Amino acid sequence: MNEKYPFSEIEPRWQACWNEHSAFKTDLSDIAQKYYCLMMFPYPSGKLHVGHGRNYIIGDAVVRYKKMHGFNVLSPMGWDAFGLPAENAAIKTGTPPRESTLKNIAVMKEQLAAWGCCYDWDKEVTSCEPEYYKWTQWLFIQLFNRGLAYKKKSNVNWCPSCATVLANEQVVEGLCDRCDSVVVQKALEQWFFKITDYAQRLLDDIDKLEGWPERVKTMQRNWIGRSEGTEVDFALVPRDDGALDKSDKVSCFTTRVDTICGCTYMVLAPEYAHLKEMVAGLPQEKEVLQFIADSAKLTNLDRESDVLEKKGVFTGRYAINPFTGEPVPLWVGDYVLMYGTGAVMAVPAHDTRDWAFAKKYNLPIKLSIQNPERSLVLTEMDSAYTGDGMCSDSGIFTGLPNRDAIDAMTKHADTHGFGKGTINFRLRDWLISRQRYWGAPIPIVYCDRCGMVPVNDEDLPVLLPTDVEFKPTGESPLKGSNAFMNCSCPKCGDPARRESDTMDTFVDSSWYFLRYLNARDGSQAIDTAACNNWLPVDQYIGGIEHAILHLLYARFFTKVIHDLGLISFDEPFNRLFTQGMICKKSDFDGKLYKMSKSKGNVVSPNELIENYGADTVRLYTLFIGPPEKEAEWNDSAVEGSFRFLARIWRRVWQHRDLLLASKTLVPDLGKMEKPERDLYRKLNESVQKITHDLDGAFHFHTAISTIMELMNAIDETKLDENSSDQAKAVFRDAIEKVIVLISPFAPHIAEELWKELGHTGGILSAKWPETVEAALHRDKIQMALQVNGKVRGQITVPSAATKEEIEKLAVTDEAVIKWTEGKTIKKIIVVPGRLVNVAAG
RNA sequence: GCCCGGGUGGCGAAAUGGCAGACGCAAGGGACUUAAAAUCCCUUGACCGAAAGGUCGUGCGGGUUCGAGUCCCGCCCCGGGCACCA
Repeated sequence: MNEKYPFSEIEPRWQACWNEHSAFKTDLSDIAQKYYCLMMFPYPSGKLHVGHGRNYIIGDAVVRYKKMHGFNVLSPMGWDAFGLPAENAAIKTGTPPRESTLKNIAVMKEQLAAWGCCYDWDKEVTSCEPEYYKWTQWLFIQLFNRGLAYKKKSNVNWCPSCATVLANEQVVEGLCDRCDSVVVQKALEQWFFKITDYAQRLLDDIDKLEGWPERVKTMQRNWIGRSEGTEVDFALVPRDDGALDKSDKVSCFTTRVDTICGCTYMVLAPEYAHLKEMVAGLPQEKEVLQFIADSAKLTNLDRESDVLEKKGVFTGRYAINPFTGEPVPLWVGDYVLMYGTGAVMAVPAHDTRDWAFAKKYNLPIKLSIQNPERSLVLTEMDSAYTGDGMCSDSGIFTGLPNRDAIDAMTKHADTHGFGKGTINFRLRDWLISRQRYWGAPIPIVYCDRCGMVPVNDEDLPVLLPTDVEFKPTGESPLKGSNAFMNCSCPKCGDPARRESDTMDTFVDSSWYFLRYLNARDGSQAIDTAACNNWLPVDQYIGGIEHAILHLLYARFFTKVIHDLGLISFDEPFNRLFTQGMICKKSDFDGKLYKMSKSKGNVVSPNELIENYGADTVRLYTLFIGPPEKEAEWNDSAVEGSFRFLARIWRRVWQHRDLLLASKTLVPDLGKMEKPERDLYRKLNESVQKITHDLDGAFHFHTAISTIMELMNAIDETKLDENSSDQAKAVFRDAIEKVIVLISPFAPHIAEELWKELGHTGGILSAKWPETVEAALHRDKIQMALQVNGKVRGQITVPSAATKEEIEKLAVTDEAVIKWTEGKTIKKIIVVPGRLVNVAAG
């Protein structure tokens, strides 16, 4: 052993040792004390930076911590390997996606190892490999057979730059979440998963997710967006020319049916189903058609912008308000979305948007709610009244409190057959087809005789062809491969053509956590028994950016697979931890951003590991702040973590002979003098606090600061050969525990020092220390003395002192006498173990 | 607009209603050294004071309490999610 902390020598050695001894291989049959710790599998983009590292370092710390508690921990890793970047690289450089992806995987695997992050690589999954995507395709077919995968033509989000469609979830503020291009609407035939069938269950079961952060649950609730309201049918006033309509009514959805008697017009979405037929041959037809065409040109961004003025045109048609019997004009407006029924009733007096629209187009306004002060007068209003009140001018409902009227009027509509209570969700079906190469081919065949036919199980996987061009044309590159496209119908054997679209990569990641349990199993997608034994996942760790997309899709898939009878549980993740992003000031504009190449603020771990070692990078990453919060990377603060590890190393080195010689000594409270008793107390207080910090909220940063405090206390202890046996015993115990306590964070140095202290068997087999309760006891305690809430002194009292004794000591204290002079003592509050407050006045 | 988080030294931060700023970074001073690095020791919220000590201090304004960073009410600011969703 040497004075200098030899991180570069010990780290590769221990990494090799963990590898050789299969320290992280998990026997799936041992489930007595199982713990499934899952980290979100990465996209193999090339190189990991320290921002990515936070995820794996936190995960590895949890895995090691749980192992030391005796759990049989499963910690697998894999690769979310399909996706656009590899394909874009292929377009640029000509390197086939699979080749570049596998190369990246190899690099990243080495990086994880260099961090000391260990996984059971026997269970590795790679979503772009046929042994994996065969089963993604198989699952697609299961959804197809259940009617949960369907194809339809609809307006979809189209990214012109990626030349592919996007799911709603992948459009952020009207922009493509990959390349920031403005997303446009295009009418295309696309594949969808019917996630809306599961909307209510996905919403209800959020309540079951006790181990999830509240904010993630809120985001999911918002995204699902349930709203309760009433659907009301307005009968269409027949056309003057006697031509018949396809539908004789217009239904609208409203959450404020209580205001319906103030409805003075209706507005239809430009995409409303029968709109074109409704206006055919009318004088307004031309204008309406022009309006529809203009609206279609609007990008999502335009349409969602606040500043955009609401526009509309009159259709020439009328419908009857069933509550008043009055006809109201039908308009078409660009602010009405195909949500609910695609038609809204407009109540300008009580809705801000309708007010603005009515004022602009000079439409009538009618009050149907009177405020509690009964002071609403239309001619004096300059905005809509959206508050509560009494129904007014509302026929038999006049005088009813409006909140009660919602129920009453919904019931009335139901009884009379022109409406009903309805629930609407904001959630749309999940668009999963992509016109791109690097994804799992959708296993469907088009046969002239049989139509759409799923590929037979025995013919899976439908392999991605390799003889294709990667140019983005808006059509799938798979179409260019005749060998791929031409096939025979699985049903009748006639010549047929394959579906050329591939699946969204989020499909691959929606079930990978199940596949780890039988990654090499060629006979089935899911091993029911293994899954039921090991799932739900005990702890899932990943980035907050997946709060909606991945986590919602994974929940959906779990429910579908549950309904297929393949697993017994219907929520995948018991506890979820979302770590905050690591940010750094950009080299370009000095602003704080999430680490990314494009912002020029990436810190590469390789150099840091070379200069300070992996343990330092790990310790700093965990010490940087509360792990759920964003953190700013500070290069100079890394030094502090290095100094601390070097200090532990040095301390063991300095006392190595003494530490080895005292190996057989055992701390005995009864024989301790004060200094070692104090250190022994500090040690046990630390064990208690650290365990608490890690068990609860993963507060690694406070756990580490507690180890630092303990180390400070150890350093204050003077020790040499002449010290008592108890002093030596406690010193050794404290040093040993520091090593054990820090081992989940800095495993290499812990292993090495553990060995230096004469232990055989790795530190993972060391048990996590337990608090010796008796050691926490104090004979005397210091208490703060307050007068009127201000600290004026300190007293030391026997820990067994009664309240009365403490009070007596307090009032005779010099400082208290001084500060209460001329006042009468009204009250004395004793907070056991903390302080005494004398209230005087 | 609605729904979540936050706002504490020069910085990252800590604090079951109970001594605000633990722990670390940075900075300053000192020891060791020919020197540097490393290490060790000291100082470091603001203001007043020679010192002892005192006053103020957790975004702002009120309140509850013996006692508020923490609880309640009303604002301001920052971050995130949703949003012409009827």
